[in-house]
Amino acid sequence: MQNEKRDQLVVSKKTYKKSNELINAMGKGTALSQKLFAIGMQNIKVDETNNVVATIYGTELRKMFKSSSGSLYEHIEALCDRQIKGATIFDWNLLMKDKENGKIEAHQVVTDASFKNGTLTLRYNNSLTDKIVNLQKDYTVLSLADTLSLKSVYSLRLYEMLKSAYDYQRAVTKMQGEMVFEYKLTELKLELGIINSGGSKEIKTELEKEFPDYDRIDELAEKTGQTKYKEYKIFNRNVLSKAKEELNKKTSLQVDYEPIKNGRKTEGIRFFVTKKDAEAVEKTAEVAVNKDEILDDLIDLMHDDFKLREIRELAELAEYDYDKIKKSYDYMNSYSSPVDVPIAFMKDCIKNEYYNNKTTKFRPKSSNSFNNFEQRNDYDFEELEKKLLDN
DNA sequence: AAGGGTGATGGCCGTGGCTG
DNA sequence: CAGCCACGGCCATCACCCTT
Repeated sequence: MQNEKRDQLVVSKKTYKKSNELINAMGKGTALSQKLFAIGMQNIKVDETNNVVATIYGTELRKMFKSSSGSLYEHIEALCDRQIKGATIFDWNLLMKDKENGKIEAHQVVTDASFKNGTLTLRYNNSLTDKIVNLQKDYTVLSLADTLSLKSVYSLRLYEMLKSAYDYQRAVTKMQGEMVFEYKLTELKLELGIINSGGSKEIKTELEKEFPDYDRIDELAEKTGQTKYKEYKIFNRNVLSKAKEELNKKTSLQVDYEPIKNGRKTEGIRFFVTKKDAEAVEKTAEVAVNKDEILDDLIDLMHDDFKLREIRELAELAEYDYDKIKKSYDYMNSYSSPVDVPIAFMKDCIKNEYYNNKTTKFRPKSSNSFNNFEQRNDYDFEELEKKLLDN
């Protein structure tokens, strides 16, 4: 458990830089490939052919993903395997506008990937090298912990885009507080990789214009069979509201949005972004860690009598109040007759606090009745209460 | 009548538990 | 320890209803 805490610490303070050009490039990638990119930034070097090479050790991967499942390595391997059908890291492509000639070019981000002897090596396209290393300006500092905590690839992309836009705006206007960003729906879908050029020349030429006709791109995309999230309501439900919820819960950004309407039809999205104060974020993170810790303690305590699933259920019921569960458990073990259905007994006991009947002297009324408790400071209660109020 | 919200349904896939 | 299977979560789609 000590180790887990430290692992948490290893991730929590780390940041990585990503150039705004990369962030705002349109492209498709999986959540895992984005995360691997973020982790890879911790340890990069440029090889003799001017490619950026990132190496990550398997043990680090486990720490980062807080994964203990045996299949993590398998998944990484599959991701690196060109032969495998389905998404691999090589499917990660970016559309970028060349600054000089204004042409849109598609770049494969990762050109080479191997996972050998527990070490993952990623080689990035050398046309991206100057967008990855030695960033002097036009970059955004992103929190590794924030990035890794996000599940949906859309949340991840939105986090990067909005953080980038926010920091940029703040640097330019020297203003703090809430800021507003507007995107056309199609523009947003392009950025999120929901629609892409799909090799279509027409879409590419449209994008090369200074003011692309997004309606036309929309039509063209539909013609090439890209109908994903065609209806706004679905896009809203599965992408926007999910991302908003996730960002607000897990990252340093506080996000809200509203549709920009033309008559009935939604044509764009207006985002409102503020930064949560750093303290608030750490608080919620801490509660999450405490939950895991409490669960671990409970497993140590009760794994002889209950399955993991049951313990989790009890923990939820008791709102991760370790004392409550321990008292119920002790009460059950000291019960005069054998208990038929332990799980039901425990549930009832937690709900109705039976243990107080016998052990009235344990009833803490005054705040200095600490000594009657197994030493466990009341810090957890405060945190939990805060968390409850937040939700 | 079209756009948008919400719930139900079914397919797909990753995870974790169970068994040999 | 490996392999299989069940479960749950995610996502797309449909159906139905409400708003504009």
